[in-house]
Amino acid sequence: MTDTAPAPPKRTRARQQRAEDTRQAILDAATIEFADNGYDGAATRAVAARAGVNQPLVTYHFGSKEGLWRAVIQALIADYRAQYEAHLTEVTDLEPVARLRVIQEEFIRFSANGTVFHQIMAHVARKPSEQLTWMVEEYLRDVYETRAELIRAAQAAGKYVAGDPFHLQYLFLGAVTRIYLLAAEVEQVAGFSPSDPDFLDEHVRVCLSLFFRD
Amino acid sequence: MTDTAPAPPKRTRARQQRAEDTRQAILDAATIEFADNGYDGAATRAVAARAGVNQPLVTYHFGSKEGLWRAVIQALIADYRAQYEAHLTEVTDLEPVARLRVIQEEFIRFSANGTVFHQIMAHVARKPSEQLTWMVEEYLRDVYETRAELIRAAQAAGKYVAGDPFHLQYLFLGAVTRIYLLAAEVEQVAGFSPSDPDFLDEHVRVCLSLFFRD
DNA sequence: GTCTATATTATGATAGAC
DNA sequence: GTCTATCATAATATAGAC
Repeated sequence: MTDTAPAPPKRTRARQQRAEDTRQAILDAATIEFADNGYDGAATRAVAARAGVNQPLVTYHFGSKEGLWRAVIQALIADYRAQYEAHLTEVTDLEPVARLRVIQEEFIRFSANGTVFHQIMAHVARKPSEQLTWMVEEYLRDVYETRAELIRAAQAAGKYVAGDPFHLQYLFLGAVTRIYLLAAEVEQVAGFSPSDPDFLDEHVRVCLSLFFRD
Repeated sequence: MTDTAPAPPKRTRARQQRAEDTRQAILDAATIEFADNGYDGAATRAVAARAGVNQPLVTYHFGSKEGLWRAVIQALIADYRAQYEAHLTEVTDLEPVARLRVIQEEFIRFSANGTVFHQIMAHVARKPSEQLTWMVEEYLRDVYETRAELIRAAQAAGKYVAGDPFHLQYLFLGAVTRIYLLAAEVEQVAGFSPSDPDFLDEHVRVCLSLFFRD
């Protein structure tokens, strides 16, 4: 169970760049494989094949399958945080209710864009683990508490449904994302595809209308 | 890939009963293992150990791992349908809005009771498969369409949030169930446990308040 | 860094005694 | 029906050439 980082490469700039490209290709491939098949279902061979390299190279770059998994999660969090914080600074001057609305709408559009994040979270957040604790302390708690403050403000203004702010955030999360995670079922049962661009605007409208009141 | 039913046992009544007990023990164990670890993550050895028997007996009773999986799903559907239909007859004399309310409340309580069903559906309903098609045609479509009718009636009476009835059902499903599927994260982030009995009544209240209007 | 070849382990399935 | 023993396969990880 050696999941240490790879030995520090000291080569030319071109070689370093090529290695970095390989690493990134493996990471991208692994993200898809993990999201599609879960941790156990994803094979390092399949990851390697998708990335166009051979299997031992995965171990070389990430130490182990476990190390690869961690790297995927960290990259996803980094993406999410970047997108989220970019939007945060953009709305600091709005009043709380409008800010909450923008943040939640942005979350819906983020979720529609890539379900990988939520697919992987569905695997991680089910039962306690070191990974989960790390994610909560490193990132999630902060996000949830910031939004809880905004929800309290919106509730005080009579503009948001009543209830515990954390509880409400999970209802919102579920309402927004579950339909994407059940995409195949939705197509067969309801006859429309959640990934259809036309669907997104309506999804935003309805999800927000559930929680915002006036 | 032989997943045929086991050879018909022709023995004494006592022997038949013992075999049936074994079969049921394996089925119960498999339900837990599949829910906890997914299809790939669940090992037939672990199932056998949990059921207190040895591994080849699983193959004997269910033909293959795939056969075991199907048996688990069918048993879950049967439970759900029994509980759902029991309630349906009980409310046929109510007016549509009240009936919808009872049905949706019952769904929340069912979901809280056992998350196994939703954990497994999360695996099945992500991408197209024979399993999914079978479930949709055999059962899901009917449930969703019945409820869609009730939602239309409630909307016409101005008692339910506007939107496509199928779309709304998936929002409802997500709001109700996702918090249970992320139980470990919820405990760490929000500090309460969704499985806490006190939580359930509040969960019912808030979920219904999101969708029902007056 | 990237490759081929291989060791090691875990798992689903089978054979055959009782 | 249930067991023990074993096979066949697939997957992670390692060794070593280039």
